[in-house]
Amino acid sequence: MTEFQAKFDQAIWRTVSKIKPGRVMSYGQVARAAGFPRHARMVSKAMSRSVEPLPWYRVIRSDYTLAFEVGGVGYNKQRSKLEKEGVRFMGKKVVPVETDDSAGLDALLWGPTE
DNA sequence: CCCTTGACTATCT
DNA sequence: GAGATAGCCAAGG
Repeated sequence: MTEFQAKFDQAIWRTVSKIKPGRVMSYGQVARAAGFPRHARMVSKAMSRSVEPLPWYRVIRSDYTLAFEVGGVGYNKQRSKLEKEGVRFMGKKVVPVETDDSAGLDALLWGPTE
């Protein structure tokens, strides 16, 4: 275990554990928030080194797709965990909360129906 | 040292 | 949208 990993891991774990259920963050965002910009590619390693369980499945790519091969074991596991928390998908992509129109688009376009 | 490897990203075609 | 390409950067061979 290098000294870099010791500090990096701590920062990443702290950041990932703060992601709220139903929300997601990209590898790049996590790295940046942890204080290590340009280290997106190392986030996954840090998470896999964690002994304590982390909401690793709430970390996805910047284009809102999952990092695992579609249909693969890892992909299915991550996706089901996310969906269980209410994260919705459109094809291969996660529907961002801010864009989730399930409850608000009609209201935005046509006004409240009540 | 040099080269390859990633649960990555931004930017072109 | 799907590829290709070029950056990115610590680790391990």
